[in-house]
Amino acid sequence: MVNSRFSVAIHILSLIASTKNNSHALTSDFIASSVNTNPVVIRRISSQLKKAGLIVSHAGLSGYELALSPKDITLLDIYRAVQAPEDLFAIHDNPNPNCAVGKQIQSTLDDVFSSVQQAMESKLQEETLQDILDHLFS
Amino acid sequence: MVNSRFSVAIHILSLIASTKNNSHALTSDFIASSVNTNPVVIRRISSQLKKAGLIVSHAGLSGYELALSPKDITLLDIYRAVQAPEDLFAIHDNPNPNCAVGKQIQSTLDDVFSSVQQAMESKLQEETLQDILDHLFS
DNA sequence: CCCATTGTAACTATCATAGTTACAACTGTG
DNA sequence: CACAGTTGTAACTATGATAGTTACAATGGG
Repeated sequence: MVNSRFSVAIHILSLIASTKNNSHALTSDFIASSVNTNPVVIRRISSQLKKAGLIVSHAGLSGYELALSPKDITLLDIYRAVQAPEDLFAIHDNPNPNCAVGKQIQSTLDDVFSSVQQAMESKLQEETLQDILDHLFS
Repeated sequence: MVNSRFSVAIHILSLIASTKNNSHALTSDFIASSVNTNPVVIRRISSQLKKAGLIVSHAGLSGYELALSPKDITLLDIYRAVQAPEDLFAIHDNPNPNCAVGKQIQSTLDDVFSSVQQAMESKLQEETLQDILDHLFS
């Protein structure tokens, strides 16, 4: 299962997007109380979003702002910001190379799994933060 | 990341499919040496495949056989056999209901995430064990 | 100079996973 | 029937990822 950083990241970005004016009210403490977690967890994920160029913030200065319009932030952007670049499916390692199946299984699974992962990522790319906002406030 | 039981299950089924005759030679020990793990890990996953109706085996009698033709076993069947019925994406729990975003985020993410998961599962359903075999022995 | 805040390092508790040991239950064979 | 070999499972362990937490340096505004 994909960890909850992705879902928390979407929550954070939704809060930032829906607080355009008065953005300095968005402290990590405030966000943490909405997400219901520790402020450091928020700052940690915000840091990843910042490195990915999705948000802007300044040490010592409260608040976070979007670096892009919600319609220009896809869920894939967010996913990749908080997810270490890894494959969706684990493949067991060191299968027996002296076995016809063991010898070929890794490259076979690599191919098949990456096509499935591609399907998932395409779907993530179709959805933007704006779609999330529309759904939240409809 | 999806655990390696899925990849091991595909490995097991590939071995069974490619050993139609002499199926009693397929002990969990032999399969384990191809996968490169402990025989109990193989028996544990085989047990799940058996419960899902994908393979047949008998206590005390060595060997495993497919219960269906490789073209009738989809990767989704295998995935569901070894994966507890769970969502692909975790959603953080207990968001603050006194916050406009916190109140709606779970149902919003439920909707969006399940459509993404659906895309992935559709792709898994398109691929069969026969496709894996074709790839393995091409 | 303070105070509040961001950014991060470091530690901890919890949990899933895979590996392992052990053993009951079963089957065919001598 | 006894035995050897096998499947099926329970129970335990080691490892690693995750999220939560404490602590504190660095920064900027009042």
